[in-house]
Amino acid sequence: MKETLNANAQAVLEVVRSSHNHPTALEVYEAVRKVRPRIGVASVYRILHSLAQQGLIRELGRSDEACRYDGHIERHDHAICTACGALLDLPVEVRLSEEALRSAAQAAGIELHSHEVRLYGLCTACRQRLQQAESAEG
Amino acid sequence: MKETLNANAQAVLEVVRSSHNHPTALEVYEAVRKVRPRIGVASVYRILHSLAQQGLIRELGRSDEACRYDGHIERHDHAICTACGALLDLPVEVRLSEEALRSAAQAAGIELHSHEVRLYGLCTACRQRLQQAESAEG
DNA sequence: TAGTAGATTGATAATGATTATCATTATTAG
DNA sequence: CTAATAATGATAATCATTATCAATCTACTA
Ligand SMILES: [Mn+2]
Ligand SMILES: [Mn+2]
Ligand SMILES: [Zn+2]
Ligand SMILES: [Zn+2]
Repeated sequence: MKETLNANAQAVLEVVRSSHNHPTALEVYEAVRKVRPRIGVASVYRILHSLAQQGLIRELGRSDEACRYDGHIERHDHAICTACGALLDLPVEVRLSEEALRSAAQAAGIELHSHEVRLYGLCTACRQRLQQAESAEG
Repeated sequence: MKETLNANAQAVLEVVRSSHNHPTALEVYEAVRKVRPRIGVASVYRILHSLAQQGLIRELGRSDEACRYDGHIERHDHAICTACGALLDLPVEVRLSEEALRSAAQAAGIELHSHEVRLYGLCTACRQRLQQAESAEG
């Protein structure tokens, strides 16, 4: 229910948009402090989540989850549920051309060692759960 | 310099290999406890890192890093330095067919909302740093 | 074989990011 | 203006991970 952005949220959004280096929440906090000195760290976290939920920014790397280990070391891809955080193996390879990979790596200036495709969406359980919640509201 | 795996490391490796759900370090710890009751959590973390370094298992999701925010919400891909953790935007799109995405999502049972390609390797700075360290050893 | 240097281990404390609490402050409705 | 409600931020709590360090194990030597 956050329709309009207040001054704090505006400042946070501006900081994230104007920084080209994927800042952490605490980096955002430090930058926002300069223009909104009274803001607290809790508000920055709250606002970041809210902005991400509204699709105005994007969050990379699951914070609420711990590091996970994979016994399958052959290259493969994953699907991640954006609702519950489930991390699933993709049973099929998502093919992409060797040439596209090479040129992308070169463009980023990275020496390519491996790659991964991540699909984001709703897992079966969450899909059902959300549909039920929806129909219950009516 | 860890050539052979001792009983603890064997047990950890066995747990990760035999679990098909990308366990966290603490989940591995709980499972390993059943066969090696005296093992401590510090050792599990140590062994997991060691196994990952040897390429025997793989770790997913940056633990040592905080969640990062991205002001660019248009779909795009990233390059991640495996040495320093730098997270870079790919300036070019890694094309992959809509059909491949759809079928992979269906195979995983996920309702696809978006996707991301991640390239892993060495960034320019780390490449140079490691090369220098190498030549210094000689 | 006993002794010892060095590596390994695990209990526990420390750290760092994120979240929960909650009293205070701002906003809105009447 | 007042009461109800929502937003805020200081601070405590939580949780995963890492650092410490004394105890234990493991070659290797005398
Ligand atoms: Mn996997
Ligand atoms: Mn980006
Ligand atoms: Zn889910
Ligand atoms: Zn690097």
